[in-house]
Amino acid sequence: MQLQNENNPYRTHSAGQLRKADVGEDVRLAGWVHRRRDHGGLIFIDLRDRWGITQITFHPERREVFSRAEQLRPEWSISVEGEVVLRPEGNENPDLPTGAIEVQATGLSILNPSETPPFEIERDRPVDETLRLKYRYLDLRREKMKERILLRHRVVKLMRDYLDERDFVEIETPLLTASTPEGARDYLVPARLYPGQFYALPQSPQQFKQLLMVAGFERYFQIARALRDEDQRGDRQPEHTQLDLEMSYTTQDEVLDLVEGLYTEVTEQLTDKSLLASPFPRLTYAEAMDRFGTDKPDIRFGLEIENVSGIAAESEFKVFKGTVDSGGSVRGIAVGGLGDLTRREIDDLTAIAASGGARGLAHFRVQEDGLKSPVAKFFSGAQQEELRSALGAEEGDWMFFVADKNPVVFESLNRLRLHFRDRLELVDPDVLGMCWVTDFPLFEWNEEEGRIEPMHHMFTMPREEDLQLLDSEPLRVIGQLYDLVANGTELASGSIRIHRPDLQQKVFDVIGIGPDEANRRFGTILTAFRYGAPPHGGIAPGIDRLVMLLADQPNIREVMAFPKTQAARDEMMDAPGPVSEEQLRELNISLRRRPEGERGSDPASRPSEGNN
RNA sequence: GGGGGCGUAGUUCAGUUGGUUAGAACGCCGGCCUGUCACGCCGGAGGCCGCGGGUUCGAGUCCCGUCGCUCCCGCCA
Repeated sequence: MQLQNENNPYRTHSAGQLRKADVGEDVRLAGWVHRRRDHGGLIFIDLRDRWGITQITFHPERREVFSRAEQLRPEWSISVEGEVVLRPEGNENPDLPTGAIEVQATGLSILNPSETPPFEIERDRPVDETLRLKYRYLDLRREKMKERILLRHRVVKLMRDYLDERDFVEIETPLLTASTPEGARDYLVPARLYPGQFYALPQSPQQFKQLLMVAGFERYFQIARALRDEDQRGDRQPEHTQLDLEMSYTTQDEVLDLVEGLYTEVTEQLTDKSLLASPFPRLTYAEAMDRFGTDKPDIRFGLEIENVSGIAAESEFKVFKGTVDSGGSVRGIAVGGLGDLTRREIDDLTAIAASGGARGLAHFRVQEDGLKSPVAKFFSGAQQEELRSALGAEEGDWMFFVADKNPVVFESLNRLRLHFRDRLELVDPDVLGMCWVTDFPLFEWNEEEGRIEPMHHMFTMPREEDLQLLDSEPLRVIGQLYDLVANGTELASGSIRIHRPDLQQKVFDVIGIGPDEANRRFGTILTAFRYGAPPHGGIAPGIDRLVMLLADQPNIREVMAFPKTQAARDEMMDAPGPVSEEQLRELNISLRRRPEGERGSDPASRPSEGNN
């Protein structure tokens, strides 16, 4: 960054821009004391601003300035005036872009001293995260956090430019809107003017963006906040940001190509990472489940799942045979490079499979003279060879099989597969394995509630050829749905939408929403569809997760400026908190129980005092 | 809602089988130091061992409870 303003009282240049060519210049720099090295008769200060670090020297010849420099401590905010000079021969710092020069101070303004920070800003060491969140404004001064927030900015900037070039319009949709009780729990906001009534904060701008298509904007996007009142995870926060976009008169292929181009530019222009495959492989949901056991496959490594139900049905092994006979399946993966496994290690692998629901894990070692396994005796020599070749296993490999209902088989083998990925270090962290998963079923059966539910959301257009199945066999209907998956995590999810009211009602019928209820809950969009709503579709890439992936961060909080804790608290602002009786009265709200303290009942356990 | 992990100077951690005075590094404070860049050297301050209860002659250490943080399952697109 080339700052250049002779009239700015604090600085004429940034702390990252001075070079050899600037020697002889009189400059002013402003920023924070990053480090000080006081040699008694000579003081070095590393001055830090957003753009870099410049070494300042204070010499005792300027007595007054020097004696003030002796007071300086880390994180004081200062402005320095001085001359850019070449560093003495042999004293250059090659690790610093400004390392050829230094500024010999002739003036020093202490703009604001700093208390000793609760943790060291200039050192990249782990610090308790609660403390970092409480003092986030100091945490953000640290190099790593700053870089992540800047990367995030670059990603969003590129997205805006990319879409603007393609004639997309950025339009804001409301934060205060109506509750849509299906899906996640809403955050609610009491409406002062309507006692007993509530706004909801949006889980996504879904209906608004569809209405913008009806309104004729054709191509819309928004860097949109989405809010869900659900429990946290390492990659989930109460509010997250998505690139919400929608297009009219479009097709699935058009949406996929658009987003693929965007992610390719992001990767190539903003990171040192490379794409595993371009164009991104496209897998149907059925294919993804069949090969990887999940609709979020990590395609960077093999260990693909093979179906051996045919062989299993012919075997004498009752567990296998019985499972296939009762409609389940037997599938397995072959794993090389494991060497010998102890009884204990096999138990651990069995536990991983069990976490996916499997009741057992059949294991075989491929040896020169056949398969070695406690259950090998149930398979003839020919069957053993069939199993081996079905999985493509070679001598020394292990084969693991799960027999159960399909969802259990898939989930168990998926977990094993990911376990081996990490254990055997099968992936290069600098490769992005992006792929599309398409053709999801439109509906799924909810076992607990005993009813049909939409797999994504209820505005998804069925595949043309499946329309006639809607009445007869809805669970076989495939939707025009697509997810972008990278390295086993979902980055984006979208669909072509329904744009005709009759078809929309037909889908509502399948999930048990009659015309009256449909009208009550979705009347606006159904009415809008009656006014020549165009065919349309879109997608919503998650920005936090993308930045996590690009910045190699396992936790979403590391790529957000002001995240909440796992318990959904804002440690810095101390939210949520109680409000005054007066505020409650205005909202016509009375509490059944007053909160005892701002949080919990154990004031002594609060992280720290002194927060006003 | 359920399960796992963690909680000891400002920070990151160590702390033996329960044993008497709880340590280290960094940071902080003071002194010395004119070419350092993780400056160096000397000295010093700093602890409700998260909180409450119990066992014990004795608890940082064992037990129970509780609070907080975190990871996972449920939940969630």
